[in-house]
Amino acid sequence: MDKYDHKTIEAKWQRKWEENKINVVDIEKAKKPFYNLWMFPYPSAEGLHVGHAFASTAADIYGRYKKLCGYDVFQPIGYDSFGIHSENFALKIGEHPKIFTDRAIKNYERQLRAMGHMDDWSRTVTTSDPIYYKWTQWIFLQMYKAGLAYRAKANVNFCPECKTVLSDEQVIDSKCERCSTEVTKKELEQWFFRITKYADKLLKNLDKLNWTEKIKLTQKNWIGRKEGRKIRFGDIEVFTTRVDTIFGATFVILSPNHPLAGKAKTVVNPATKKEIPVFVDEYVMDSVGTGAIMGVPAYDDRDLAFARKMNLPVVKAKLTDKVFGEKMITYHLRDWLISRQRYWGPPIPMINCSECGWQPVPEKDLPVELPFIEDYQPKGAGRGPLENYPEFYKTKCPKCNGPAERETDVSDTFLDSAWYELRYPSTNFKNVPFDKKITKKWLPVNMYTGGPEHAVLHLMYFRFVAMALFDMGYLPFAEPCERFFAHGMLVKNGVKMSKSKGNVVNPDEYIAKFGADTLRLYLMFMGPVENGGDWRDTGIAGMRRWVDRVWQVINQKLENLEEGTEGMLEANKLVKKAEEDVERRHYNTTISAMMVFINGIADSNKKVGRKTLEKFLIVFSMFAPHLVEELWEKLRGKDSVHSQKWPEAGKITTESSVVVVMINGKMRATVPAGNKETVERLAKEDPRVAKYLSGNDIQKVVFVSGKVINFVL
RNA sequence: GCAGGCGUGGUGGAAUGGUAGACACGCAGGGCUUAGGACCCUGUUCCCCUCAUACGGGAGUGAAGGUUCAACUCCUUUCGCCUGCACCA
Repeated sequence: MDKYDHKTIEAKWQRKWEENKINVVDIEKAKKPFYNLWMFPYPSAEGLHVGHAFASTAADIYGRYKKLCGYDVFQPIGYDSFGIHSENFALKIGEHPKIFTDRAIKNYERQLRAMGHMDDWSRTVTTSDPIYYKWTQWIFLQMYKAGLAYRAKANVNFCPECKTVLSDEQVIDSKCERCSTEVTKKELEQWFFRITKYADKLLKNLDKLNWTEKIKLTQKNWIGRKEGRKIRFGDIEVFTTRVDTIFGATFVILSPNHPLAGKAKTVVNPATKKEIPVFVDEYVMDSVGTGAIMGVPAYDDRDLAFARKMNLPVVKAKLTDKVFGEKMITYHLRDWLISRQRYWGPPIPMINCSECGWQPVPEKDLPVELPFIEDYQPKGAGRGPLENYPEFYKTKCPKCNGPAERETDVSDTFLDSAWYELRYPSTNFKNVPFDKKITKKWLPVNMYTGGPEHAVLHLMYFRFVAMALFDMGYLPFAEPCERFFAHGMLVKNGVKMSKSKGNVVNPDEYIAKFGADTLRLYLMFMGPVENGGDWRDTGIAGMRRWVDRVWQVINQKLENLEEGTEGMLEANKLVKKAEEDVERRHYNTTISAMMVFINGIADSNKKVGRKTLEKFLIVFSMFAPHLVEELWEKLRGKDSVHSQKWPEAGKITTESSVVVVMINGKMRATVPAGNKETVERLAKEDPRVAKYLSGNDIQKVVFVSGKVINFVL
């Protein structure tokens, strides 16, 4: 028998699947649509790394399972190719972002295809393509028309390295999400999306979403809804969630930005009617509540610290249930700043006219194409590189036809990805971003897989955009995704992979050496998908040994296929186990069950029937699609394993054939299963049990059929 | 500080109230081989008993309590680690 040659077999089937279009779904005619989405990657210089392989394989196995269960699974793929992520790579290597991105995409496609996923390559989406970003700009215009996009001067986050402003969500521990540079504040006029209008809805809808709980919690914390009261202390309104402590309020503190900061000296506490001093201190934040608090040193540690510092009285007053002021709700969530002073993004489709002010670009003029320019370096002076290209920005006012200037900022890359799930099923439509009928049929996304790092970035924005489009009447649903599964992070030898550490693992060499099927199995065997995993080279070599063994064993069985019953029970157990595991993505235990099956039939004397082999191969096909297709061809000659029906688990005797005998809860022996009387008699006869029973009174006998008998002495 | 999660062999992990450590990795011993690799077999939580093996016994899931016939699993306290948010009033 041939040795397992992954190179030939994987190339052969990838070619055949492409020719036979087995992964292309008929979007129009599909009867049981299932939209299985994986967060599309941004093309980087390094190419795909094993973290991508891990996440996409996890999603792919789920998609394959749904397909076997009879769904028309649509599993698209694309590139988040606009934005700082890709542009920074281009800048680093000194290549024009357009040229670099095109090249990187080709590399990504090669790598993704090599994984053997059931991706539908006929409907890719590339966010930097004018065909796509025409509609990103269209979405901006709809937001503007709906009053959800506005321009305002604000003290915003600015990254000195990326030379652009950033949204709150893109600042992690006061550092830039992309380059980890300390972010500064700048007073600038920028475009914002009014996401705060949806704060309550974003929060409330979380309850009905079947999403990884951790993600929902992170979103909840980020929205940060807080209910309290706004209370007048003279001219100053303070915000508090602890009205009951008002009798202990011995001073008022304003944030340094408060309009009355430095002006008001004293105010009257409305509860005690006493005159109390007003201070200004940085520990009171502008952005929370009213920017003013009542200082209650007896009940608040920070107020106490301030009181001690300033020698202010600490009054332990009794708590009150009397009501003061009026109800006020505050949020942590801020409006989404979407301007970027960069080159590599969709130009914001707005025109500034000295006569008419800001005017939206008429929809018929979309897209506002991003010109190919030579000087694409970010400038850092508050405007993007396009400001040096009058041939781009000089235009006419759509309202008065007078001379006017285009916005030279581009939009945030998170706007590109905030609606891409809507585009995939409608890529063939030229005149609309997404077709109404198709959208109704295929969306919301049935299963979405991605990283938890997007909890308050992409995953918040794409919910917001869908909600807004729903309210505008463009979508029949407000939530874009029914189920979201957050995978864990893949590390290497216990250390996070990063470019700076130089320990990023590229899947190419492993696919070349061991094959994609082995890589898939190895990645999924590391543990539950949500936990991530630790990449070790020795581990993948071990998995390849098992794959070779499966190849040997199954081929041997195929050569003399007989109607034996060996392995039937294990195959049935495997089918049942897989059904439970796949939903939770505990693929590791399914692989373990497959190993048990193979160990059980490995002996060349064991006769395994066709049905048993088929069950095993169908389960195995989700994990090793190429290898199994090859074996399936040998077994059945014609059809593809990937178009089979998920097998019935058949009859499984859930009750074990032995019963555990316990004395006072400690396991002492096992006896053959049976009814209570038989088991009890057999147990008492067993010398290992009898020696404990002699000379002791049995106070109680607990019998659980097929499982355990416990003698309490 | 607030919220959430996790803690099991040398390692990844399994077991969701009923035989703890499935399945692997690694390691050790043996077989095969000119040799190495590959492959196959055996062993591998700790301690005691034993010349040794078999058999047998005890302890054991971060720690301490509790509930239960029975606890890795449920409850309480505590320690350690991780994640999110945060001078959030």
